[in-house]
Amino acid sequence: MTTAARRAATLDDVARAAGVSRSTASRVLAGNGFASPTARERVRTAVSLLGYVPNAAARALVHGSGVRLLVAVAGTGPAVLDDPYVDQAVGAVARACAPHGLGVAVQWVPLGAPERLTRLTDDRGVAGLVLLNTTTALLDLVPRRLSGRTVSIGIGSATVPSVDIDNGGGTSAIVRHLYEAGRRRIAMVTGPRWLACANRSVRAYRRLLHDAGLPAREVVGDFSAARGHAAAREVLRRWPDTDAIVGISDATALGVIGRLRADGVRVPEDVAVTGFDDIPLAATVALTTASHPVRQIINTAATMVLEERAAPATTVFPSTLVLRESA
Amino acid sequence: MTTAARRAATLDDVARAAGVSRSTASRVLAGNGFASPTARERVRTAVSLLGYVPNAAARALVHGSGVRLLVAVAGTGPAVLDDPYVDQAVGAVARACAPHGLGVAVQWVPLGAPERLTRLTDDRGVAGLVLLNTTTALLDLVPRRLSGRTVSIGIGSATVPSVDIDNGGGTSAIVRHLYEAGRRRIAMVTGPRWLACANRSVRAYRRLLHDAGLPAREVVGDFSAARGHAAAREVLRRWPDTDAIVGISDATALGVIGRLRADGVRVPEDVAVTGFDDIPLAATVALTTASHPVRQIINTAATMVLEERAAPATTVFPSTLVLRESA
DNA sequence: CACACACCTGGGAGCGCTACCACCACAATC
DNA sequence: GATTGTGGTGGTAGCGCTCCCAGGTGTGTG
Repeated sequence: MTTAARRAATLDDVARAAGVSRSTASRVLAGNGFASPTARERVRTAVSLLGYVPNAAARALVHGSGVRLLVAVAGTGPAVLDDPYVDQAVGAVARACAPHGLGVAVQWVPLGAPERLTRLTDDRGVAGLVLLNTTTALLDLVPRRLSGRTVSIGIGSATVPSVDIDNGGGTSAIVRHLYEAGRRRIAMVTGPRWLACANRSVRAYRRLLHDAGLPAREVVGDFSAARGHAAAREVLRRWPDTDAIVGISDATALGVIGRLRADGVRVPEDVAVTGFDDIPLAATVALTTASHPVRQIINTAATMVLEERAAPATTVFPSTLVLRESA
Repeated sequence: MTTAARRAATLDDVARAAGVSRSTASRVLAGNGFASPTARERVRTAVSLLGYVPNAAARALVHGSGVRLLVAVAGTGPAVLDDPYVDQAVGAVARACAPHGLGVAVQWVPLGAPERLTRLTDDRGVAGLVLLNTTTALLDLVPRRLSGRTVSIGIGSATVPSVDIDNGGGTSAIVRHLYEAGRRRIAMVTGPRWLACANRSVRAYRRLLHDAGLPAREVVGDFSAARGHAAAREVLRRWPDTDAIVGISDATALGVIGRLRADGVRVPEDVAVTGFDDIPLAATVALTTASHPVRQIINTAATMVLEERAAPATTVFPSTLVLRESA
């Protein structure tokens, strides 16, 4: 309750109120070591009576454990952080952290200078690491100190665990659906080339088209709606007979649709369009896409880091096809 | 550099390497107090040589200052945290925090139990507070300890500074534009009633309609696209002759447009639709909306908290009309 | 009765840092 | 030459916590 809120209750206050030593109080709260049921009981009541909240800084100091998770995002420029996907990830990690008394920080790691990550992780305030847009170069730079406290969203390595989406499977399902719906001139607005998980989608697209004896039609995009907007026009300029456009993301697809409609092209009658991610807006604009539980995925990652049970392994979340009117 | 990365350099290491005492090294780094140019120089080189990064936990411990900013979001349920707007805010705050060695946490504060905020701020790990969806009840519960380290996004009070958007002005501009375009049966999908900043938009809408001798047509929404989707149908059911719908947010407007188009209503020919916020997607779907620099706004708020120069005052960011095809 | 071996407890060091204080040199003033 | 600064410096307490270790009690075994 803290009537006057003069000074926050410390473990000493709790111990004094419970009539035990600080050591005993600490042991009760930590849950390890010995403590009599009586002591346990009295400490617990003292804690709730005084509204005691352990001081994260002090705990981190003695443990040498750090006080926040770092979300490191690789990209060509600091603008990668403007991505709503990054925001969503940071938000989800922040939520998972809160009950542990930890905070989150985000920083950009230049694609051309992955070693910059080292400077960030040299800070002992960093308790754990979440890698976004992970590249192989980055995986090798995770310091020993943070092994077991690092998770990559996307590709992993022998030492760094990861949670991942089955991009290949999701994209295959989408392309297969388009094919079965009779589309034969299927183009794709891809993600940036350096991004492993985006490339898996592209490879799946190529394989399916190749197996069907169809040529690939690719325009490089970057996940953004704005880029999708521009890319749509480029696709139709290069291959005017295109009858389907696969977007690397929902944002891309929405940009594509915006451009097509503005140019008088009917969706899906003339050109079918698909996305990837199933963002909330996808439902309202009736976008056919692949759905995966992003929030849950990131929550899984954050939990792995927080509970330090991050064994080097990859957890793949499936991607499920969601059929709507756009394709 | 940290060759073996055995143990992070401490201030003692720096002092020893520089041939000065820990006190002197500390003074140099803090920038206050006396220090000879020679000492200053030697400490600085030692710092960069050893790759010294100050330990945020230790610093926070001695200062009693906390180690992370808390973003407290009021709402009816924990689902408010799912809002991309919250994600964006958390992301922006996290970015601003990183260089200060601080992290961010997010927590939900139930609308019906604002005193729950006290439990969150009792945690001394909390270095500062950012209030989102602020209510007046919440403003009164900001602890003295955090005054000067609290900013509200939205309404403020005599003791709590705020950064705010000119919702009233933005909405007025939108409604005026619709009126001047000849629309006379203008409906609005509002935000939740308890949200002050949303109500300012509603009041502006009412006033303009009232001044023009027109009746208001309101359906309560909640900022989401899904709700806008449903609300659009309700509007047309209750007032079939509606010729314009003002959305409380872009997401709302996108939901409205989705519903209308699906029902064969042409936008903007039959019904004009407007949004509010100018999210990236708005441009690609040609949505008329009001634009304000959300990222900059939140960055301003975060900076105020971080630099502890949060004087009780309100900074209002203007809202500018962006005309596109939807209205 | 001594001993081992549980269970339980408090004292105390120390994590890395900042802030305060005492101190020393050297100049300027009376 | 004694006094009062003024710039520069190092020693040290202590922030709140955890963990180790020394020292208790009790119950069972030789």
